[in-house]
Amino acid sequence: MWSVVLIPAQIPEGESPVPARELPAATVSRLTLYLRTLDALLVSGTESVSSEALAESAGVGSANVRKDLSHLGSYGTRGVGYDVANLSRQISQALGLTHEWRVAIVGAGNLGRALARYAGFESRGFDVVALLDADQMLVGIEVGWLRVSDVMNLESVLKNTRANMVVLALPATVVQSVCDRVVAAGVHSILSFAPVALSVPDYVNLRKVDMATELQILAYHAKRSQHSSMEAQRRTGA
Amino acid sequence: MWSVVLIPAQIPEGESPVPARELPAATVSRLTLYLRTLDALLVSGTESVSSEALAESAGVGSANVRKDLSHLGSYGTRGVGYDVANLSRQISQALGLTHEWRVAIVGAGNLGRALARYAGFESRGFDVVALLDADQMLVGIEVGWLRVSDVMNLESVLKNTRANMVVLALPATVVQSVCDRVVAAGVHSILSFAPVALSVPDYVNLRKVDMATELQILAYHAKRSQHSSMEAQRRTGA
DNA sequence: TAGATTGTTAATCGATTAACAATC
DNA sequence: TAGATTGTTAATCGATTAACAATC
Repeated sequence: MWSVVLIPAQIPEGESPVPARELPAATVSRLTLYLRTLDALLVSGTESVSSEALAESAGVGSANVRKDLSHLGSYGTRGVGYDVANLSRQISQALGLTHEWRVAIVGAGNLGRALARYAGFESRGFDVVALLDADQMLVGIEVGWLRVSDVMNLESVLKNTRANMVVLALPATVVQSVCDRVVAAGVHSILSFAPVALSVPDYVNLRKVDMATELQILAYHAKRSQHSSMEAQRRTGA
Repeated sequence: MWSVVLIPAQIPEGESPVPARELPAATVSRLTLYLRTLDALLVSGTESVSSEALAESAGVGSANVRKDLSHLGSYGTRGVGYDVANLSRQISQALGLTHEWRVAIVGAGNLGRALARYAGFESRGFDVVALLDADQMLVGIEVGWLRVSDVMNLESVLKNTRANMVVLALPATVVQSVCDRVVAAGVHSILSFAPVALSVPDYVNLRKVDMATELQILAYHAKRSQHSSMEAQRRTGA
């Protein structure tokens, strides 16, 4: 008896080969942490690093690190560790950081201006190419290297700057309508700081950072530890 | 044959009863989203809401919502839905938002100042009671209602303002040492915006918001969708 | 070779989801 | 009663972890 076995056609190796599989979400998130450590090690001239050391600096378990890295292929050496320069390159590759990312920030309020000047973006290959706002008091002012554009011209600004990512630093009330315009203008990677769920088509990559939520989660845990310490006091008869 | 069954002793009901169990981390995070919707409904005068409607506005499945809410007890009515006012109260209770949270922000750079003025904190019962920085150029200036204090006096400022939460909006290079001082000063709930893993004792509640990581995760997904659309184009022979 | 550390397996843990009986 | 929607079960899915053979 014969079985028909389908062997995947060999993909010609180009500059940036498509990874064979999707990386688990949790892995992607941790890879960015490893990358940060690796780049610091690169600067300090360290050549090799163990999963244990990477785990330490990312605050996770070493088995977790090895599992994560195994998704990229086998770039470690048993008994030795991982080559810092090579691993850094592999992770950057896998995360798509070799691509040129051009970020437009919509909203030039406190947060938008803070983001525009945030050094952490530039240093990771994210170019902030535009900053926009609807407030005529803000349009035209200089923030860092940029001049604030009128959000009325959103579409042309996105086109002219060839932005391929957008950060929304807007009030909850207006963010959905701006988001719709961004999507319609063809930018499909969006990071929102507005405290609302945005509705976007399936093909849009949307992420959300919610600072009030973070504080609330902290409050939940804080309350719990206060309760348990009070409980402990009570039990010890204090 | 007899089994010994241990029945938990009845806990006297006080103002804020300790929840019987720890809520799953994912549930805590979503509860904050439901709460936001509930409070909007409360303002609009809506009395009752279904799990389906809550799910819609939070961007999750309705089974997920019901499961989350079931951890708080049974506050819904079959065939009807959940009472908006009551559910809002129950969630606030469970999250510890009935407590008075006093937040000190360390770091009065762009981000720290943006956070100090962020309306989302105040509206959720988080009082920003102090803003500190090491830079003598910033010490003394006014930001919103606050005057920037010298981080040299961190301990006394935390004590005088009775802060019980700290937000760290500091450069990676100095954040660990400030964090150590905060912990030593007895504040054990910390939200960090610095792009490094902080090491803290077990009893400290630490959360991290990492904006550069968020953009990198977005880049990963963006790259993937670009690849797959290019792939689709190739296949259709374009 | 001996010591170190990877890569992988299998067990465990936790979260999501569909489905539906319970019940308003 | 009929229609609607909860609360819960059980199946599924995905992520973490310990352990260890492979191998530098």
